[in-house]
Amino acid sequence: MRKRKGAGRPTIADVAKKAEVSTITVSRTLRDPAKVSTALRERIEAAIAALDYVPHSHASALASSRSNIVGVIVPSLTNNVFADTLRAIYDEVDPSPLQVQLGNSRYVAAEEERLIRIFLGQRPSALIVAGGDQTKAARAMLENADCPVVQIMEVDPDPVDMMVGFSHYEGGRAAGMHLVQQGYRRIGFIGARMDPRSRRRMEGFAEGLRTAGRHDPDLFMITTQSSSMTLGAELMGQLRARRPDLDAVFCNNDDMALGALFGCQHAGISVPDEIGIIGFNDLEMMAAACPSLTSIRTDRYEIGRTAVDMIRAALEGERPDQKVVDLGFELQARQSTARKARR
Amino acid sequence: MRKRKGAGRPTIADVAKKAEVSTITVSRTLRDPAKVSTALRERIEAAIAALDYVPHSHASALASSRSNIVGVIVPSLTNNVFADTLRAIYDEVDPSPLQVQLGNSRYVAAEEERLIRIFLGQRPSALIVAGGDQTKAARAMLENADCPVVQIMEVDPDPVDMMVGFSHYEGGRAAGMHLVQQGYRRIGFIGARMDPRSRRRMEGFAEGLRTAGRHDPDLFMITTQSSSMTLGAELMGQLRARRPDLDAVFCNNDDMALGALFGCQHAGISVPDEIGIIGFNDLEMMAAACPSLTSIRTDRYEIGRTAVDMIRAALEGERPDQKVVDLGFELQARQSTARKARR
DNA sequence: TGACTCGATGTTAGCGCTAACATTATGTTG
DNA sequence: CAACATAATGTTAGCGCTAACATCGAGTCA
Repeated sequence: MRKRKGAGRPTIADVAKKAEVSTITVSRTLRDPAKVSTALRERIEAAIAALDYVPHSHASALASSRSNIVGVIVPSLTNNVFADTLRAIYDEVDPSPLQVQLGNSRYVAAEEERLIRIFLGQRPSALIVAGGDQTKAARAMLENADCPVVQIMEVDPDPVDMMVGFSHYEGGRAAGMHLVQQGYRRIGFIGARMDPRSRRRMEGFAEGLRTAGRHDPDLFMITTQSSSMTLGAELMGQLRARRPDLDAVFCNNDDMALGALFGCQHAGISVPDEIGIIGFNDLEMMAAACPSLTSIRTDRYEIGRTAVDMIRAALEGERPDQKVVDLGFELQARQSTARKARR
Repeated sequence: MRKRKGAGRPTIADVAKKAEVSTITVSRTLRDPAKVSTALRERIEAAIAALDYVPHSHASALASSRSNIVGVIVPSLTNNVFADTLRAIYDEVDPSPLQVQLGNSRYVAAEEERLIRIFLGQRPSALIVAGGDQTKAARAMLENADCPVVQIMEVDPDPVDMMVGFSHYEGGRAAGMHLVQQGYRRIGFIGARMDPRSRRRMEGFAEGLRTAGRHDPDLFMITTQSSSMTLGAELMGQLRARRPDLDAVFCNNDDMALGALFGCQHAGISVPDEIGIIGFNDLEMMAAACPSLTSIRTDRYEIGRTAVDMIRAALEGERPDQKVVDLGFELQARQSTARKARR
């Protein structure tokens, strides 16, 4: 005999035998208890408990061709920006039968493509991916995926399927206009990583300055290194060394901004009087810092919540009101850009 | 006829037909190409590409009773401490056939138990869980899981299976001894969340002070709220209001520590001269801050790396040198605890 | 040349579960 | 009370893949 032995764990058949019912009744008890009479249900539940039975999700997925997996691909696990959104996704998904499968693309498009391929192997119930800058092949796979797809963190008129986020370009523009309004004149930019979203922020920022006649490309300093507070301090130092007349900077994210502040403090430069600083995302630390730091607030938790909502609606066959949801942003003006009037 | 239709995606049988081979040969091409002749392999690969075939991982898992899933359960997605470890786990796992399945227990033991149950439903190849404070039922499930289990972030003489981390108690004690050595006298503690690991840090810290005769429980302030910089500033304010003679604090993590620093700065209190501050974990921001903040450095990335290493070894049948790996910690003394000598 | 090894490929029977239909017991109606 | 709903449970046949064994042809060796 060449029967293959299972891993040893009890199966639904073991439960059925113990409870003296058929396997399908056990299956029903698990998935839709209302369909089973109380007497049987209790017997079955007792058997499940006695055997310590745990349903085999792969077998279930195969038989029902429903995996209940939501694939989520983000470019970073350490960036707090995604942490909030992920938390929201997990919070929303946990009480449902859905399960999250998380992938980290490390800001590499090819890696994202690889992950999409792997995730499709699980026949996911839905996919969530960050942004709209997929490779051609990745985009094609997403378009052919027979499940809802939500792109998050951005808005774009041409989504694969659905999209929820905000405009990085407009956020950057608002930052630029704010610094001009606050009376700053020689306004710079420091940016690390410079992924496509950071790039759009920078472009919006430049446009904001340009309309006020304050755009000076020489004051823009970018690097492909990943962002950190240390790097924020460093770039701030470099930029000031190059252009001592600099009087304000927009940092491409809050880590860079707080780092820039620390850099100024270590160098004995007063913020906001000598230099104004504005960040992006408005992490919790921005309000706490001393001086508190101006930033562009984005509702990252809400993005995650909305994405899962859209998925749920789509899985229930609802047509969404809108395929693209713009959650906007809000400028939080704080001490770091409020310098005393100078004349 | 009542044949069930698949989801429409091509199956291994479609590929086999197109390449005019049997399904098993396709399967071999995918899993172990060396076993298939070049001629057939090329034909099969062409068919795969032409059909855009993606193997169905659930079917594979069912047939082989190998899921290649590593379940990882952490208590928080927003806490940077876990972000580094997660990044390491993903980095290590990605080039292998293993896949990470991540769960968020939200610092709730019952939630952790629920996740363990769900994860076991996937017949994981291995499990990684944070810490050693599982519920009784959860611990029993882990002990009965027929896969390697690694508990991370802590060390304990009695692991479920394997363990890698460091001693929070000793870390706390080192913090206490450092503050005493630096000449601080009325030394307090502020702690948020107070999960079991934070609690052990506090106990070690108290012990460190006690041996120097500097333990004053009245200077210990804890809350169950989750930690944040704002909360760090707040608790610092409350503690100073209650005991204006306070001259140093150990914060149960770096967020709280930086928050406490900001709180002091907003209140015009000099750090380190009037108040010394020490944190725990040594996130990147600690060195960048102004003044730079003393902290207990832990190698969180290495914890994740080691955990996956241990798993890989166990899956390959190796006996590990040691079941419990203590990666230790290192006190990083910085400006925030270096006050000018006073006499 | 027969006995044997070995590599490449195929056949068959599940893995554990559920969809779809089938059956049986129980009530309900004119 | 025949005719027919309806609820509760069962039977059967896969879902897509792979383990285990089977086969086949080519090479090896005494």
